[in-house]
Amino acid sequence: MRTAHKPRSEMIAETRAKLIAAARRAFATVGYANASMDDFTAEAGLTRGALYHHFGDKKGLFEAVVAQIDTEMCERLNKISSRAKTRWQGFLDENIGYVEMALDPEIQRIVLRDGPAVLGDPALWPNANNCISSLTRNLAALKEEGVVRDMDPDAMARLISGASLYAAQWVANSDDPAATSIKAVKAFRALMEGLLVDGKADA
Amino acid sequence: MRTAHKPRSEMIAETRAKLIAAARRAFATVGYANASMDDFTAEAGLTRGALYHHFGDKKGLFEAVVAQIDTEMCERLNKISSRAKTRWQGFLDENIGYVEMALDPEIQRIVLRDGPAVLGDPALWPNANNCISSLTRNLAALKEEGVVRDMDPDAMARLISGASLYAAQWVANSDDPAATSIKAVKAFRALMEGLLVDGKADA
DNA sequence: TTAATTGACATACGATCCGTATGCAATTAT
DNA sequence: ATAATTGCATACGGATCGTATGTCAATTAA
Repeated sequence: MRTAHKPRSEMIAETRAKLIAAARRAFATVGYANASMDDFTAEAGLTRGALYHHFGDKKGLFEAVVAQIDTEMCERLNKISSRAKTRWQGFLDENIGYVEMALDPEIQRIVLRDGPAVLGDPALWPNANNCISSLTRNLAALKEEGVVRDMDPDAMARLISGASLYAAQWVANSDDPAATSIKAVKAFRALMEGLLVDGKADA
Repeated sequence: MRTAHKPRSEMIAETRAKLIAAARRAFATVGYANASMDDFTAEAGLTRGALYHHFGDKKGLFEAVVAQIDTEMCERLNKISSRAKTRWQGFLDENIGYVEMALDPEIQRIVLRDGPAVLGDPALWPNANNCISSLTRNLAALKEEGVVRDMDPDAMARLISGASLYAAQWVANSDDPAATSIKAVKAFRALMEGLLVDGKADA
């Protein structure tokens, strides 16, 4: 009576969002294993009951958090690659953007560190598949256009995302992330230029 | 009285080995988080008391297990690269050997999946540093000899080990690991050949 | 040889934390 | 208005971890 009642579906979406937000904070700061469900649900003004009702278990909520972050990452990457003038440049920028995103401790901890351990191979996550398949399509197109050498685009996409992922971790864990990031990006660019047909960058 | 007494230091080494072996089996099969200390210490004919005495905590024992596996991996890799005729070939073989090792579920689960989540960035593990620095030295030498293009060997070593690590995970999680392994190795070889000065492999 | 001390390991205990089962209250349907 | 659904809280049992303490054998000292 005293509160202006919103529609029920909206209330539900709100509690889901509150749970995801609180869990996201907890996972990012103390890690998945050390995040107490009692603690961060209370922090959201709720209890574990709500969590189990909406997400099944702790892992289910973790999946939702990862999906949210992953979506944000994909959006940023799409923006980056769409700004590029050439496909090759977009391809480069997208991967470099990925490396630089790992400077975000939230991405570092949740997506890169705990994610694979809790959810398994990142390549099998729904959203990661989107990102990798985008990378694969770009590679295939670049091959068609004669920009890069002959290769299996799918396999190469895995290798490249592995290199950038690892570079990201290296950057994030280094003493001087900014400086290391520059070195990593330069080396990554060199590695990618080796894929060009004539060994000359067109940029 | 009834048992022939071995020297005490030997008994201690034995219990340590038994704990590591039992933990290694448990970590490999059910993963770090689901491995019950009560269970696998009992399986070794001991209790958690011995574990805490020797390794401090669960993570300490996990470190010992990882170190053991890591040492074995390094030995295998060194053998591989020492058999090669040229430095470049050894460099290739060593990395390809790394990819193929990931077919071992023990390595897959303990070193590649749970390891980074529990112990952090693999590049900071003592033994992994040995492996990476070996890779770095090889790259630096190859650059000196004019075999590969100009680059920062340290940064490039990270990227390459990332690519091979990720390829390894891809192989291990695929439906047909043997077939995927072939594709991964081929793509990896192509990626590496891009580093050569003239774009021609000398093998 | 015997007494003292160290140390390897077991046992006991308390504190979390998780998952399920149950309960309640508010909304929706009839 | 009554019944059914459902979002969420509460209550309970079980598993696991870390510490604190105990015990007994092996080494060392006297």
